[in-house]
Amino acid sequence: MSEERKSLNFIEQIIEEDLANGMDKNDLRFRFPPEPNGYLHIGHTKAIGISFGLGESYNAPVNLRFDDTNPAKEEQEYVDAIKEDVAWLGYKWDKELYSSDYFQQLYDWAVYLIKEGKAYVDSQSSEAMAEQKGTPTQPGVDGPFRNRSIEENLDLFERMKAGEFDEGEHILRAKIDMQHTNMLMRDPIMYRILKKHHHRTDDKWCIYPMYDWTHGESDYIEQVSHSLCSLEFKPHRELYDWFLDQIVDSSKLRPKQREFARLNLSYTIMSKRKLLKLVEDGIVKGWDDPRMPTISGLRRRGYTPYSLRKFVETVGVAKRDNVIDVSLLEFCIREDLNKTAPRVMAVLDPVKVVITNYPEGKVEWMDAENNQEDESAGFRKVPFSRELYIEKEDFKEEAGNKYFRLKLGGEVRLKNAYIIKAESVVKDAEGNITEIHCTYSEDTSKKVKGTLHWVSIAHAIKAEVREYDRLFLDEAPDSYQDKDFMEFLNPNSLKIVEAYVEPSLKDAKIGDRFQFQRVGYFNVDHDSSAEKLVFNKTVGLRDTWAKVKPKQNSNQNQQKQPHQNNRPAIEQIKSYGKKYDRLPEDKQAKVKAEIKELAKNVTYEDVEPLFNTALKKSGTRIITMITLGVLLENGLEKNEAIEAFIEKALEDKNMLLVEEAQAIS
RNA sequence: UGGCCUAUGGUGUAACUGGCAACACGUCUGGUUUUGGUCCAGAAGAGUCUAGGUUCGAGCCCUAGUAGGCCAACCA
Repeated sequence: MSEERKSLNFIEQIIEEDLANGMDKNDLRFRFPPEPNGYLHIGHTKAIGISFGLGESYNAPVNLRFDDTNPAKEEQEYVDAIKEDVAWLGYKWDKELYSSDYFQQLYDWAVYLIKEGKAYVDSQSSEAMAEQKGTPTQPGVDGPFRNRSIEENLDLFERMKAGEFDEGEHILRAKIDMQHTNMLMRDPIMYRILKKHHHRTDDKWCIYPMYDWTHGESDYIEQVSHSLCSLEFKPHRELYDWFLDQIVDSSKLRPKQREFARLNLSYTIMSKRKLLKLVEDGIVKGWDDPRMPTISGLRRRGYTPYSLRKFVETVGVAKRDNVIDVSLLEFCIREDLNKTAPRVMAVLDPVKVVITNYPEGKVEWMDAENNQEDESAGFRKVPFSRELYIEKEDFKEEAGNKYFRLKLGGEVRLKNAYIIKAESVVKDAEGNITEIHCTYSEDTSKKVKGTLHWVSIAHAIKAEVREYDRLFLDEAPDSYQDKDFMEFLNPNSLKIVEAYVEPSLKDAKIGDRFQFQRVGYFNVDHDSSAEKLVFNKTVGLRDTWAKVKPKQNSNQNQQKQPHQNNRPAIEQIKSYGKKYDRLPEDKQAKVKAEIKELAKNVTYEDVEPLFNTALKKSGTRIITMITLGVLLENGLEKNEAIEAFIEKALEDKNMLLVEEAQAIS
């Protein structure tokens, strides 16, 4: 076996380093810590893939820990849904745990912190506290309760726990530093009073720990070695470490928090709050609506666990903000389904074909291959008769020779059956084609360019097909500060059609996946019943023909407008420096004109530093020269530095540079 | 007038830790094909945000700048 050295992502590198530095491989342990306040989405799939993936590759346990410290938002329904989704993805957790399991321990530690003078009870309004906290650019100030005595703090905290106070009357804060540059270190809240029913601890507690106080300590209790989360928790790391410092026993493993960039998908949103709004406003039919980027939505849509795992594996792990193109997700599901989905024929937008030389009443049962990618898939029988449906868009009365579907006088192969020739059409009063009259030939060995799918009208089953389009028309609907994501909703994200499918589909069961040949991949929705088949379109087949024909739907590929260029003029000019002298002449002229335009917004102070650009960087020197020329034209006086810069340029080997220098000398 | 993080083809990630940029998606050619799918062969596309420095040598290191992101919930 040749060992392909697979490159490690930065988290794997950290782990390898830890191992190299003496960490025992048996001490590796991870966790996935969802809050049960919503459904998991494809973004979570990345987080799941990272932690559980690490668990698989290092053979280390991974806990599923519900971070349930806020009874106001959390529900058992979400716990169940999350467990189902993680299991469906194919991951096995070591222990199912809850932060609420640790409430007592957390409380005891909090008392300890108070005794150590590291925590205190504050009794102000949240507004007053917010004011004292300062802003990212201004330090905070100490509040009036910061130096309460330990005895008083102990007494108050115990009475908070006993339920003697109302919500908002008191809170427990860590005593760190109100002037700290990291706002999270400005005496963060550890406990608040919440007289709410908790889905697991019922009414036992009326004080609940905050995320920061809970998370690291829970990791420590579970002896998680690497606590991996998304980038927005980076500033929390300092506090995570501070809380651990207060209580760790140095003989035990100390967890490490590390952060990666979360996944963003184009044309969708990933915020649980916003997804909840879509559900609540009835924009979609629930968390598992097939248009939703939730795991349950994708599952219902027909995505496979394998395709999702492959997807998050392919996008990689790094620390910069990213937007993954949906086309990659689609590639992953097509790749999987191509190998596994049985092929069938279904007509979504029918037009009738009559084969005039085929005997009325005759039926032939043709052999049809179930999956040409899978030899073991075998064959099935498909009925053929005189009257068929084909897709409307597979016929044109007249068409050029790039169109190799059916046209009058033209021949085409019917998949698994005969070759037919279109002879004439029948139209209704409005001029719509109602029937295409064809003749067939039993010689199937002929070479014809096109092959069409079809169904026999007498045998076809009616089925409801739900076709989905992206939920939003903008590539990044929640990236605008001045516009609400709801403005970008795609009004046509769902299209329901009545289709005709081949009779073998009669017994298709909920969840079954098929390729409707030449159309796409579909699965049986759970709304389906014995009386009425319902299919979801998972994804269409790659369609190179669609690219050839003129685009009629312009909003499909609307130009993404660059998010406005905020770069200063001099920076834009500089960015041309490296390539300027490599540009073809016509391009060069264009760029030069642009530089001259930009140069109007440039000051002498901007260009001066460029005068000592290295001699070999002639491109940068040229663009500097052009810019300088504009400045001089607008009244700038030549000084010694300018003279020297021009003089040196005049002696250069680069003729372009010499020319520009001559122009202004 | 803050702190932290990030910057490599259109997109996402690599580059054996300093040796002239690779892979996947997408795009475009051509071939095969009873799916305009799959598969096969090939191509275009970045000189790594800018400048300076260290070095024989920098996408990787140092300095300064620029741009973007995160941080002011009794949310997680």
